[in-house]
Amino acid sequence: MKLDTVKFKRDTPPMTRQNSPHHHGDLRAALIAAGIKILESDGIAGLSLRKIAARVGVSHAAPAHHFKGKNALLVAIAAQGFRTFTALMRAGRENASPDPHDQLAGLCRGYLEFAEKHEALFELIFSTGIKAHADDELRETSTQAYQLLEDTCALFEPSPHHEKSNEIMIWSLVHGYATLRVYNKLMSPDGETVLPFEFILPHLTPREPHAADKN
Amino acid sequence: MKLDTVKFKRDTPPMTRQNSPHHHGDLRAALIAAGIKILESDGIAGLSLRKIAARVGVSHAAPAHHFKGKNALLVAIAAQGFRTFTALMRAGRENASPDPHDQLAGLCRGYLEFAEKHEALFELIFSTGIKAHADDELRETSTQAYQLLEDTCALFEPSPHHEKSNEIMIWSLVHGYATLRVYNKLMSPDGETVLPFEFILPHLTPREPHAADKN
DNA sequence: TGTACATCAGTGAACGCGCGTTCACTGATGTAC
DNA sequence: TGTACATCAGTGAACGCGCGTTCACTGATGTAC
Repeated sequence: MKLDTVKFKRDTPPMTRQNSPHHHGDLRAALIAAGIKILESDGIAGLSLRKIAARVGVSHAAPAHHFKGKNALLVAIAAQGFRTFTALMRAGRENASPDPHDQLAGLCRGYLEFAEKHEALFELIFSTGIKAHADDELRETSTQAYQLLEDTCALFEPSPHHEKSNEIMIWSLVHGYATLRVYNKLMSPDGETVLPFEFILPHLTPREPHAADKN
Repeated sequence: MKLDTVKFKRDTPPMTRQNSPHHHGDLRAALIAAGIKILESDGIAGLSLRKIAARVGVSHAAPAHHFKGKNALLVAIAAQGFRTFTALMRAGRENASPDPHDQLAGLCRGYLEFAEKHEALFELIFSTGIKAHADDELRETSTQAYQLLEDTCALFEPSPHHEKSNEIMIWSLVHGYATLRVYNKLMSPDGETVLPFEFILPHLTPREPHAADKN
């Protein structure tokens, strides 16, 4: 019972922070969370290990006990970004009716919500600086995001030309649209309204319900 | 005649470089060109004023005579990037048949060629770090790129929902596809083949030839 | 339950580095006369 | 055509800054007995 109490305290780091200056509790997670906050206020270029450590209230040497280097922390932040990304897409789907088109529109709504709410994080996870294939966690989280998109596209008949045509087409469309929205905001800071995404989403032929089982 | 000779020599800086260590000829253009080269080998994060100056073979204080600061040089590089971008799209169109669909496909081919050949430059011109509205030259060059896309889309009937639906849809599609290609290359360095862009380009209704005159 | 001790997760000082920017300077250019 | 001079476009030294990383250290934690 005493052990349980201790373990519970260690899982709620902010409360114990002031009591034990030498043990944060869950510094690793706190660093990732702080990194995301800084990313959102200062952008990718403004992100540094020292800033992150300062934000958590820890010496700038502390992160070295949890991450092999700056890039490792960046990768962990990107992995967390993919988790949020996937969660928003999933929520978008779950809030939609079972109709395939609504499911797809819901997924895309989640996609766009992520891009808009987490602009710099969105930029980071698709940036050249992050190589997804080099890290297990990042590869897994990014694969899950793609998997969800793939599953949703599987509600429709694929093109006769290419099995993956739906995924690629939808991904291109929604990703490009998200970038365009962010970029337009950069060009005209007054934030002019743009065409709602639904209007450019093409009509696809829903798959027969049992066709999915067959294959 | 003597004056003409002098002016001609000043337009060909590399030749005169070794002769006059105190006057480069066209350092401004040389810095932009060198910046693009470094961008392509070291990426955005690896771009610095000192590296650019070193590549041109000039002291690192020299750029200050031509650009107000690092950001001004970045903006000039981005503007040059947009010029190349527009040129490639235009070339894509010009190499295509007059058929509207071929024109559009040609434009997109140029778009994708730019993204692939100038990966970091492509990333730069659409990055958060560059604010297009803040600089005349950048605003103009980026507007020209968009204008060309708009003109090409004007070959087709707009959607009844929104006057700009074609532009936005095509831009989203080709931009997203370009990003996906670059990103896929990052994920699987073996460079797996992807679906050709033509297969996801939707069918649009060409405008009546004289309908454009009417409006 | 109490004590000795290994391990863990922090500290803070120090390191060298590359960066953008500033500055007094100087040599070449081009112009006025 | 020749000379005096202002302007232009470089140099190189110096500045301070923030960065990632390393290091010896220390206090707290948790375990063995």
